[in-house]
Amino acid sequence: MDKKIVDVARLSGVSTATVSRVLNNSGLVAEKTRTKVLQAIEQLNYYPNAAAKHLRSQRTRAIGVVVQDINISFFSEIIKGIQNAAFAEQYRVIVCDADNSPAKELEYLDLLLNRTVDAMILVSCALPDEVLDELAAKGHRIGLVCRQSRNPLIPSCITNNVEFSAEVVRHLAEMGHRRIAYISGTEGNTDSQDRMEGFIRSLAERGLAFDPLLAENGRFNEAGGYAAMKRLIAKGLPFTAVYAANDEIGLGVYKACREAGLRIPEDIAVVGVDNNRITEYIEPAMSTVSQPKYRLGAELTGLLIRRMEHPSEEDGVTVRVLESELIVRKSSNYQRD
Amino acid sequence: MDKKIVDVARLSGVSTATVSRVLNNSGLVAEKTRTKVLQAIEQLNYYPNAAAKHLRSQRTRAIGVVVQDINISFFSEIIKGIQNAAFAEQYRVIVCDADNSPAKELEYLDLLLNRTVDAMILVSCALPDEVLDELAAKGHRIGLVCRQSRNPLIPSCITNNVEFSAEVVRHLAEMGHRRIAYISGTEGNTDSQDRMEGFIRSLAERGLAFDPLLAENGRFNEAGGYAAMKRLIAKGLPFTAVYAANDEIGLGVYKACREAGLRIPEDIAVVGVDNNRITEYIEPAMSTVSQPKYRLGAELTGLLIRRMEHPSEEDGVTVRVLESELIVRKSSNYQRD
DNA sequence: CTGAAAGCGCTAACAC
DNA sequence: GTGTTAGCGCTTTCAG
Repeated sequence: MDKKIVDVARLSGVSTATVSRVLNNSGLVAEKTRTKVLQAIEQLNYYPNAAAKHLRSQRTRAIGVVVQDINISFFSEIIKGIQNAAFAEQYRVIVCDADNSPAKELEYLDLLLNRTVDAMILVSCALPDEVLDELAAKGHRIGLVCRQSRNPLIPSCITNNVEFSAEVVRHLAEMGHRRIAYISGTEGNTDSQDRMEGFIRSLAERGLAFDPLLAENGRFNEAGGYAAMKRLIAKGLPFTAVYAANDEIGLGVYKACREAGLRIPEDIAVVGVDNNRITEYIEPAMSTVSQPKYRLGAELTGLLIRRMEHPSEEDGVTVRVLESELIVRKSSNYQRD
Repeated sequence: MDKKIVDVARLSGVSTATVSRVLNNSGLVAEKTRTKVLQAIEQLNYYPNAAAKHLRSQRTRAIGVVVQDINISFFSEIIKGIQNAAFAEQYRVIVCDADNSPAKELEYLDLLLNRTVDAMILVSCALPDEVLDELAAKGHRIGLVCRQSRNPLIPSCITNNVEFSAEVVRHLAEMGHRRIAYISGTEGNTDSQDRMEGFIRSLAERGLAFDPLLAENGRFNEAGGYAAMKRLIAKGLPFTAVYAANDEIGLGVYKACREAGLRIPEDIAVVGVDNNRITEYIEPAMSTVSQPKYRLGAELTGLLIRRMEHPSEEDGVTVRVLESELIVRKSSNYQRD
């Protein structure tokens, strides 16, 4: 059987309260007593029981992170940011891989409801606003990465989607492109929507009309990008560049181009988003937008923890927007006439 | 304040014991009573408090997984296997990313000691056997993936490293290679050692001498592989193929070859291990060994849970070895004279 | 089939 | 500085 706090108390000849004080550095304890207790703890190889602690203190110092797919490097980098920021504040992180199942995503919220975690961070979450608002209203702590909430109870951290999309358009326009297709991500994803918005607005600013026929849905994955690009090609409309809502879609575009005998970048320029490692290794290297993934997670976590520890200052910033950087590589680095 | 079990009991006019029985489907409860209780639960929006449950029942139905780096797809696939197998048995998985720090890896064992989890799965763990044996002796449940333990208390699941390495040698020999270099992984890693053993033994069986000068350490990452390949080239010894202990090392070899003006596969053949997605996308596509990552995690988890639930049958298999498959791609698909 | 009550291991008043 | 003690919310004998 495991040792308990009374065992330590008995061995060191003090009360359980004193042992608890030593354990948590709370209250005053004479140096001599502290030493005695520490020795007993060592000698008995005592470990505090987490469940009892949690039950008594009504907090766990654990933060849950729900992620669509742990195997996508974009997400795992964000997790690292969350994790390190949390550790710095003595919080533990519980990573929950929803394995691309929205149902599982919901299931994990249970951890919040049953108090296994003190707060939950949802990365690129697709749940309707109402669900999140209701949770927040009930006093549950939620934070959002890659999705914005105008609910002041829900801090969020996103990237400057609109701005960097304008940057992409600027770049492509400079390379001589006039008709640019957009392949979007998952239906309803705010990142994808913002990118599209930035794209369209920026086209307009340059007097380039946005042709709705040149927009397709690519579901944020390679297969979706492939199918979308095939549909675009099939339409027979002229276009010379593709802005893909993420790199996976871009990879699908590569595949479709290869099959259709279209050369990148000579016939079609491609720009993705995320700076997935593959974009550097593939031939031709893919232009992309590098988002501060790690910081996305770290900053949100800082915000969230601050709010948990100082509920008084519930005002202040709730949405943090981080800058991203366009990386031009071979796939779009070709000047047209 | 959250609702508690007494609130449900009061509202439904029964005792807390009965509510508990309904909640856990334990003991007999009249259908009518059950309905009443369920209604009350619904009405109050009651959620059982996990900490109280854990404290009382002395188990958490949670399994921890410690992984060097969550951002390495080889590991995240294993996690998925673990996760799904665990879910099927109503266990929850807590993913712990050690972020490449051995210290953090150790730190996470705390979750086991303080009973936050019922068991811990260590993926490709580098801790000394003594540490693991001691934990197991104290009654803690541990499982190993990608590392073997001869301790019957510690189930483990590995791949057939020796055998598939022989397969790699066979393939390279058939393509006409006589002098093959080996670049190993992290010092002390059993996977890497087994691969080297299979490599050497297989060379011997074919009457090909193993030249110790053609072995270098590549630390399982691209930078390590790059440096190792540079050292190999610098030696000026003849060799026509490289067997890299994993794909990352292989990528480093690619880079070194590019710089040295060596063509793959004409001058140097390369074979990696892991079937990292990049190997398919890089030019030339890299030959590699596909390991059953998902199953590696899933099978071990099954073993582990079975032992937790039926401690009586502590005998039976403790080590499971899974088959892998050599995938020949362009990087080694070139017949030499 | 249901209820009463003990207690899981810990912390935090409160008293001294 | 230190000890006593009342719970945190739940499950589980043991009675009935």
